Amino acid sequence: MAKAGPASKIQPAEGGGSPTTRRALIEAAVETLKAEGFSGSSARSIAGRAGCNQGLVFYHFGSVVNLLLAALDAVSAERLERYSAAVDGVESPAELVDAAASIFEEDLDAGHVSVLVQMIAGASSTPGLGTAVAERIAPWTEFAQRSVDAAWGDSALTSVIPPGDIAHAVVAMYVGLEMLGHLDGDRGPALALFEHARALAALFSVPPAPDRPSGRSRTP
Amino acid sequence: MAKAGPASKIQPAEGGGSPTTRRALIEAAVETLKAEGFSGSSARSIAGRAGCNQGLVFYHFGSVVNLLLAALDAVSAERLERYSAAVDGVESPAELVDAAASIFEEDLDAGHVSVLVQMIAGASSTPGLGTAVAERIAPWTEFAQRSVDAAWGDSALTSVIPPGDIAHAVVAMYVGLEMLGHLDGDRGPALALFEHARALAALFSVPPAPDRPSGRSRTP
DNA sequence: GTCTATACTTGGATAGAC
DNA sequence: GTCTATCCAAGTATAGAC
Repeated sequence: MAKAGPASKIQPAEGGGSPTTRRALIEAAVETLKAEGFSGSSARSIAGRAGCNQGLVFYHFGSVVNLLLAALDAVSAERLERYSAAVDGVESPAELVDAAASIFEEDLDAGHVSVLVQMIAGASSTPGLGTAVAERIAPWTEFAQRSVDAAWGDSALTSVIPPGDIAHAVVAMYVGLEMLGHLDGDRGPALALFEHARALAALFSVPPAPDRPSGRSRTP
Repeated sequence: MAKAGPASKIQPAEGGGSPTTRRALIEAAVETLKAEGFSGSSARSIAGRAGCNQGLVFYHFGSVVNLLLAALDAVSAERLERYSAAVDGVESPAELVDAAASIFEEDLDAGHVSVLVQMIAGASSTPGLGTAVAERIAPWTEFAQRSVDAAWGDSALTSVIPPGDIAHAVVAMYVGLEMLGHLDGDRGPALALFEHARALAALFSVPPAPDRPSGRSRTP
């Protein structure tokens, strides 16, 4: 069986075209989504940023939406790799929160999350786009769940909330913090939350303590 | 000194016009934002939904954005009143979470939050809109903080996270859950989270127990 | 593969009749 | 106050020259 493609109809054309122009357009689409949002990301504004002609958008990607999806794919892949590397080997809750905090700060500064946010918002006005975006969010929820499992596998936290629901909450918080922070450009509250989350995470952690003979957990 | 208006430049024209048509346009703008998002909310599509002419948008509100802000004001006022009534008199954390859960479910079903979400997202593409929307979110953050104070005023929770940061997180979660739920129309995860939040809230609650002589709190 | 030119559509906004 | 008519700007998409 060949590699299975996305289930939705909307998808970037995989066809030919100069790789350099393709990449320039994708990069420009990312920047345009960040700077002008979904409704500001027209073929003309993107091509202008890429320094090429508007018609190339349709030659390479068939439609504007497909280019925007390719842009989302690019950002998502790049960031997922970064997150995976940072979280790799992390097992304690405090380490996980620390890693997530420092990389999320990168995201806030660079505006990576707003690419996703804008595509989610834009899905309301473009039939079929919703499922295409949902497919691209799934890897993130799965990643979050794996990370939660690794850090809180057996703890008071996961006994109160299933890891899958925690993962959903984390992604939702991720998206929500980006939206609020983007409004006034103040990333302070978001960063403060991560700082506090560190203390909260410790509350719910089960100390590894392999030498302590199955004592009672610190949390009720 | 007269009542102070919003600090930002963008604001709905308070001028005349038939109140019935004004209200019809606002109502139609709300529905259009819910159904077609920010980029789908043109003067023509809104007027079509309201059953009147496109030019009336500009006669009554001056611009499309101002009409959309008036729509956000209407939804925000209506929901804030509803939330205030539901939370009024609530003091225990479990009660607060219960009240919030049932009303948030209404919001998800009716799509009230997506009006806010779309305006936040649209702010990226319209200069000046960001601060105007931020002004309309502030009452919600304040409301959340008051509610948190009433329920967790002196508890382990507020000693770990300042109420202001909790309020910010709540609003962010509110926005994020709406976005994710809107993508695939599945409100299940959001509702499940509220269910679990009930148990979490109890963990952090200080039992009122007026007859117990200042014993140690249950949480470390 | 990239550009120019162009057809067609939609949207914001105004003028003027009623 | 509401409608019709209209202007202009911007967007999608295609055809054809180079």
